[in-house]
Amino acid sequence: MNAIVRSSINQAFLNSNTVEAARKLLGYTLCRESEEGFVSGIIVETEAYLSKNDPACHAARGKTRRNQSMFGPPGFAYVYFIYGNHYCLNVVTGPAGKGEAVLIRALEPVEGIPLMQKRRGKKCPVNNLTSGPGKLCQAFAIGKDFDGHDLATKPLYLENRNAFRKFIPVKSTPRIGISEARDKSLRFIIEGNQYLSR
DNA sequence: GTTAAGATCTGCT
DNA sequence: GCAGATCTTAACG
Repeated sequence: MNAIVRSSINQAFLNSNTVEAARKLLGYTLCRESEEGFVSGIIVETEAYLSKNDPACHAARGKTRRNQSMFGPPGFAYVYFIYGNHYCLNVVTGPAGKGEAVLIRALEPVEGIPLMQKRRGKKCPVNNLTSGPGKLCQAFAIGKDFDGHDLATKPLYLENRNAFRKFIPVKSTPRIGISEARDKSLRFIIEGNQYLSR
């Protein structure tokens, strides 16, 4: 069977608990097909954004045009534009209508590294290609077109490659880059990985 | 219609 | 290590 396994994304764990989903998404491989070529990378850093008691979450103040896809069914993408320059990719979690998501903060490049370098301009060292929310979107050519995209379908989808999922040393830390609710340890990383955003 | 702030990155000191 | 770039969104008048 092909590598695009919807069951591997398994709505079950995405649907239940956003924090749990953020933890389990670590180790999944994000794949991107395009006319230019194929790129992929392992998710090594995530952050959970909850709808309750979380002022930092875009959905905290209810549904708006910008975050509407955050209220959609789990397993879909929520892509937003920030600071005039950068896109950020989220995986929608929780039951549809709840408004929770997991931000993909960093990837470990696997395939298509030359293409990523081409997209990122200049000669980026490999450990700087996708080590941040804005960077990985640029390397994967992810734009607002993917807002609301089903992450089980081409040209952007998640894969479960078991080889990477045996023993993942997960560590939780405070979130980064936000001013609200920093006390919550809702950021999850693969400890020791050299492709983290910091 | 106008304004302030933002889940960031890059370049320069 | 720090300030600037740059634009979309949301809140207010």
